[in-house]
Formats: sequence, structure tokens, C-alpha cells
Amino acid sequence: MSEIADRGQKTAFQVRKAFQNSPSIEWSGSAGAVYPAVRRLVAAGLLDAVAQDDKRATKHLFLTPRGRAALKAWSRDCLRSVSVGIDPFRLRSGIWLNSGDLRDESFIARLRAALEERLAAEIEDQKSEDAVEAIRIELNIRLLRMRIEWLDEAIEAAAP
Amino acid sequence: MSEIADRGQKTAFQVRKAFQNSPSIEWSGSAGAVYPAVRRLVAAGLLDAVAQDDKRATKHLFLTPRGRAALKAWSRDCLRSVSVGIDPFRLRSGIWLNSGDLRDESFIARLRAALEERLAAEIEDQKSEDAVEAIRIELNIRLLRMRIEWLDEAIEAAAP
DNA sequence: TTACTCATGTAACAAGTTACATGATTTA
DNA sequence: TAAATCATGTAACTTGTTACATGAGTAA
Repeated sequence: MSEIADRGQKTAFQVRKAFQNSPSIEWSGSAGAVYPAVRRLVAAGLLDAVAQDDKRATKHLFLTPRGRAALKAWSRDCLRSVSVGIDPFRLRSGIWLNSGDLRDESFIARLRAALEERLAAEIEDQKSEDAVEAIRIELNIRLLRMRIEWLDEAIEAAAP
Repeated sequence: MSEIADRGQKTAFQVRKAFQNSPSIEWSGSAGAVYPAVRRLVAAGLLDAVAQDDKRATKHLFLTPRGRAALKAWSRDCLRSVSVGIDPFRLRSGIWLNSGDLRDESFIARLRAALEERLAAEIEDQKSEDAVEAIRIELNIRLLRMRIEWLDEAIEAAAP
């Protein structure tokens, strides 16, 4: 819904593409997720699907007034907003420290390289994307820099 | 599996409790998730369930060698580790900026209060928890501080 | 002895995944 | 004209959710 609200009329297919292009590997944007989700949102009166007059059966999606209200309520849910969510780095951090991974030169090198690579990719993306996406990328860049900082300190502390 | 590996013998019930007490609202630790998951992991040869000799049918869980190998592979997956995951704050940030929410004094106050409250709760928790959990909390504290910093700058930038 | 916690589990439902299926339009 | 892309959708399967059900041990 955020995708549709921010960028105006879109097809379910374009929503799929947006998810597939996003850095998140947690939501793949599969057809089997998007089309049923759109159907449910239309049934719930949160989305309007306007059939276009072409032979591709294209449908443009719009938020209904109730849809806009629901999106606003979701975005202004402060308790949810400040929750950890699912942080793959944080989830593994305890294991790294506990298992001595942070004294393994080869693992450290791979992890830091992965962080730097991700950071470079995000900085590159930030140039090309629109304003809404640029904000998300900015927060992701800060997250990655925080992780790098933490990693360096944790390695220092774990050193023999 | 991480829960079992880090803290030794545990029952499925104790794993449930750990999830219920964790700050994550993304995984509730419901019985309908935990017990079937344990059954699948045992069937896959990653966990051993050792029945205790009491009338509660208590089963202590252990990682098999294959289980330890699988957990290690998961924890050392660098690409996954550096991915965004699901960040409820980041997901909403674009909407806040786009909709003028960041010029709404009352919303800003609520959001900042929620951040400060979460931060205080994490700092409090850090004292009582074990070393493995303390690391995760440390990363969460840094995440919250980063968000507060970003919010202040974003409000400044959005000011009329 | 009543209420709480420990402990295991199932049933109905929700919502994601991959893989498959179809057809229109555009581009090399 | 062949391949890629746009566009919609379904089917089988996985794994989460809430709610329900059962029973043992412990503390007020």
C-alpha cells in the first residue's frame, strides 16, 4: 500500500518489481504473495483496482479513503516503529562472540568485506532512486556504518 | 537452535519463553510454531530430544553434530548477516517524510518518547541478561540511538 | 484447595514460498 | 521472428498465528 500511495497508480506487477528490486531478501515479491494480497486488500475496501482498456487485463491500483486511513494508522504506530524487527546481524552477534568467530581472521575479513560491499551498493543506489526510497537507503547506510563500528570494537574486545 | 546451543539443555517450553520475553514482536514464540518446529528439526537430525523421567513428559533438547554444523553455517552466512532484514522504522521513514508527519509536533513527540522508552528498557534489561543476550541488547541500543539521531536531523531538515 | 506456572500438543486459519501457466506487447 | 518484458493468475507446500485442550507440580 505504501508503494501505491507514494508513487501513484501502479499495477500489481509493478509492486512486485519494486519488492524484487529492493535490498530486502525477506520479501521476495512473488506472484503468489502479491496477487492474493491485492485481492484481499480490494475485498477489504482498502484498494481500488481499475481495469484498463487493453488486452493485457492491466489493472491500476489506488488507495481508497479507508486505505489511506489504514496506511496512516500503520505508519503512525509508534510502538511498532521502534521495535527491533528482524535484524539478521543482531540475531547472529551473540553466536559470533560466544563461539570465538570474532578471533577467526578469515571470517572477520569476509564479514567486513560483505558490510563494505553492501554499504558501497547502497551509496550507489541512493543517487538513482526517488526521494522516498532515498530516505530508506539513508537509514540503511547509517545501520551499516553502525554495524561496522560495532564489529571493530567487538573484535578489539575479543582479541586474545 | 541458537537458543539451545548457547544455553545448553532446554525444553521446547523454555525456548518458547525465551521468545516471548525477547523484545521482538515479530516472533511470538507460540506453541503452534515451536512444537512443530522442534519436531521438524528432530526429524531432520539437527536436534536430539531426550525424554526425562518425570510425569510431565519433559524433553531436553540438544544439538546433534549436524545441528551444530547447520547453526555454524547459518551464523557465518555473511550475505544474510549484512542484509537489512525487516526494519519497521526504516519501512515507515519514507512515508513520514512524504506525508509531512515530521512537521506534526504531536506525532514527533510520541515517536521520540517511544524511542526513549524503548532505549531505557533495553539499558535496564542489559544489566540482568546473560552475555549472549547482552550483545544483542548492545546492538539494539546502538540502533535506537542511531534512529534518534536520524530523527532529530530529519525533523530539522523538514522544518518549514 | 485454588491459582499459577511448567510442559506438551492440536486445529483452524493466514500468508508467505517456489513453480507452473497463459497471453499481450516491445525490442533486437 | 525470436527473445525479453509486461501482466495476471493458480497449485502445492511451508510455516507462522490464535485459540483450545490436557495434565503435573508448586506456592498462597
